[in-house]
Amino acid sequence: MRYRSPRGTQDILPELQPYWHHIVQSAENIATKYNYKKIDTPMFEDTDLFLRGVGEGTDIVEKEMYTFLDRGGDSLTLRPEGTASICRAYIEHGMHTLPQPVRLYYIAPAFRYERPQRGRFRQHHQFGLEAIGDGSPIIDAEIIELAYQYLYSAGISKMQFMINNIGDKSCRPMFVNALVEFYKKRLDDICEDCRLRFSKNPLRLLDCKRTDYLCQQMIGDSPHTVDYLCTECDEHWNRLLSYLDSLNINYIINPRLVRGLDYYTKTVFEVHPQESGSQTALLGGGRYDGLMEELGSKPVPGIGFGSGIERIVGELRTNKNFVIKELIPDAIMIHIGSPASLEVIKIASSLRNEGMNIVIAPDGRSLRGQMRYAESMKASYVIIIGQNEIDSGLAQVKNMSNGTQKSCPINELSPDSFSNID
RNA sequence: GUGAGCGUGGCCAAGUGGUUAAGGCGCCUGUCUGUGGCACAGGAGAUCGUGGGUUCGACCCCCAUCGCUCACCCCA
Repeated sequence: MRYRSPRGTQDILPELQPYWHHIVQSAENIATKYNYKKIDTPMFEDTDLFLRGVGEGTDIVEKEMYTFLDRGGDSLTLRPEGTASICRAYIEHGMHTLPQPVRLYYIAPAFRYERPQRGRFRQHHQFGLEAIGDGSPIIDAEIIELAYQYLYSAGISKMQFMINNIGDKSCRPMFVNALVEFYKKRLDDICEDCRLRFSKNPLRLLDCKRTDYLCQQMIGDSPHTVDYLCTECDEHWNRLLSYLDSLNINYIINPRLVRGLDYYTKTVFEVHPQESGSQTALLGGGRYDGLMEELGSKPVPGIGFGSGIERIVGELRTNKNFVIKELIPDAIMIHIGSPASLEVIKIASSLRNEGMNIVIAPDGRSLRGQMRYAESMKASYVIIIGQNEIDSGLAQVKNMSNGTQKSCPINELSPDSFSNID
């Protein structure tokens, strides 16, 4: 085969469309209940937006961006995630003059240059949403509840909803300091990746999954972010937990959850299916109170999440608890001879105008061949018009499920013609 | 970027050195010259991922390359 879809991309074939439709409907339905409004932003942005927004030290920026120069020499990047673009739009369109917070959602493709594997693609699609302009933990609770409702209504009933608080710029340095102190004396016990993390990005020491060194034991004994929160972050954290408790949301406090993007502050969360291996996160997000300032605005707090639609489709398919209904024609038009074909395209057109799903059988096949076609399409009814029918003015209408057939005047064919053929 | 496994018609898949590369699904046709589902018969569709090498001879062995899949890193 000469051409294939580019590496890490995929065609969403008709048989998978019902899953997508269902998930997108759940997303829009839930978002609308919480009064989030839809926004679309360009598929690419100035590269600099992501360098600043996502953070220069992150894996996304260091090795995963789809960056290119356009004909004018400007550096552009296919968006690797949604939040930076939304914040740019908020600033660009002066949304700080709207009632705060501004609630927005999007359904859009995202791009990362990675080696594809299960649940990971170079182009994937995200449903995400952001609440910008309110730093209260009541918004955190709203977003988390919304995320839960969305996954639940999409068909994910069993999930691990993990949350943590990683502090802000005033208290996180103290935690990182404590973490570094804790690891400093035991560098020989941890894997080489962790030694790299130690010097580059200590927070991610907590992310290590290797079991061939003492990393796991170290993580278990290491300090917890929530023990080092400043007064403000601590109060935020406690209020959020009490909101979640009063909403009866099941969450797991995961002190190891630190997330890969630089912009997160305070609340972070991630959702995995009940049985999960690697890269199974269905949804992830958190608060980003410093991001707008980083992008050149006055300080404006924000929080949001992104969820991977492909991964949710994958979950629904493996659990097989989603019933797909096929698109089946109401009737197939069978025609023998060219006078009949002339008649049939007109009838098909008028029946469609009355709301029916009509397919004209392939031209040039025998009656038998066209009947076989109708059978394979699982059509409920068939309308047969040949020379006899043209001459008599009476079409044959056949009920495919029980085989009974009756004649009906060609110029009176309508949705009612199918109603009483038993 | 690192490591492993795998590449035979649209899909599944046999063949592992030797004349025309099984079979199944699907598609089309006929038996039934104007009536489907079943059955039977037939047809179309493959330069065996690509390039090189070994050999009298390669789908099969060797090398390279590309692609796919999975894992690591990290994430949706």
